Amino acid sequence: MPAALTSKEDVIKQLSTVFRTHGYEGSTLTLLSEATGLVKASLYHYFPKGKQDMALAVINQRSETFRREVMDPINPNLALRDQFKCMCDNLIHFYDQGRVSCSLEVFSMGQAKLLFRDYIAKGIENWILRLANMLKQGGFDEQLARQRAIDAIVRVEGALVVARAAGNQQYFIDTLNAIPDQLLAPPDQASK
Amino acid sequence: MPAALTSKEDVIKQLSTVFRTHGYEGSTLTLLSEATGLVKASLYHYFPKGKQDMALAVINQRSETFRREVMDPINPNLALRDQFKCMCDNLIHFYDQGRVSCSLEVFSMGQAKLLFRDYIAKGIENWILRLANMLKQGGFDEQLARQRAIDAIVRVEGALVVARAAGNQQYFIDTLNAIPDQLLAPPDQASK
DNA sequence: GTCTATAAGCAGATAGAC
DNA sequence: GTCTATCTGCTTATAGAC
Repeated sequence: MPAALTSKEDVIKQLSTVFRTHGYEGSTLTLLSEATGLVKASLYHYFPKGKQDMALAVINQRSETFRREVMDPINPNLALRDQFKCMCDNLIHFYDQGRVSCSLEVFSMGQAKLLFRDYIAKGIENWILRLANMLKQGGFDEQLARQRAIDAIVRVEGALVVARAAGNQQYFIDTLNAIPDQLLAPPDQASK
Repeated sequence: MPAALTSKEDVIKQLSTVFRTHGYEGSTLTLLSEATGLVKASLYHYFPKGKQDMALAVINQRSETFRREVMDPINPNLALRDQFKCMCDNLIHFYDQGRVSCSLEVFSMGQAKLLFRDYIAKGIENWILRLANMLKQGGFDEQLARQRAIDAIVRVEGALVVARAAGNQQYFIDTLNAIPDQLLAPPDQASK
């Protein structure tokens, strides 16, 4: 069959931008309709349960895109530092240079938290595990690997918030670029 | 005059929790009304412009509380590390152990961003400046002080998001407790 | 699969009694 | 200063034509 002018994937991508800009409750069907170019009734054709279905589709697509565009392209034969550099470059693109928020952030607030908390928690934990695994394979012990992984993800999420709040994407870019070195810093001998 | 049973400050404090839990658009007058025990019309007595006024009051109160309960109690005669330790302890309390989000985060999304962006941006920038100043007085050069200050604030905001998304406040506590050492780590000699 | 039209309910907001 | 009652418009959602 011929590809539709606008595939469902594209529709979800546009919904994603609205949700990540306005949050779950702030994303009215009117906004979602304008962004996709489909009237409300057409959205219900794709997403029978309405907003809830749209949000779930966004969560799944973001998770899939994260895997495909951020983590999977990392070449495990490169030096670990270059792998992290690759991940951070991919993340800068994944978050549009800090212009749009993270779905894990916006869907963990308010009503959305009740609806999607398991998906969101899994999204965060999987990311932690995957990053910690890279560090373990680079020779870090289990505990430190996990600590560093959490720290890096905390920075990514925090940088998105700070850049958005300050109205300055440079905070995001600079923070992301500093992550590879921080992940690989030698363990602190002095800390007891 | 005798103090009211519920002062306006207390009302704002309760509004604050609703806004920081549900976001600006997610905080309906019904929720705000239930949290304060005042019916909608009574809220309009305190806040003539409605939700917008309530949010602004929350922003101002949080900024004031931040100054009074987080930064001002820091004793400048202590060692810098102990000053930072004090700030982080205060922050853990300020954010209810990571249970409730930061007003700078929730009011920088969606419609609220348009309404309050200047207040929010100033809130972030002031925090950066104040923390950078502490570092400068501890002997760090201007550029590194600013870098470290941004990094610490990024961590605080990120830790709130990650803890909320993962449903685990420990991520917040652990991240905050690590901040004093990170702020004071010796400058990286190897970085060019 | 996309549309027009419309329903039902909730949102923010106000008038005015006490 | 707090309330009851009410209004207008927007929000989500559905029915049904093309």
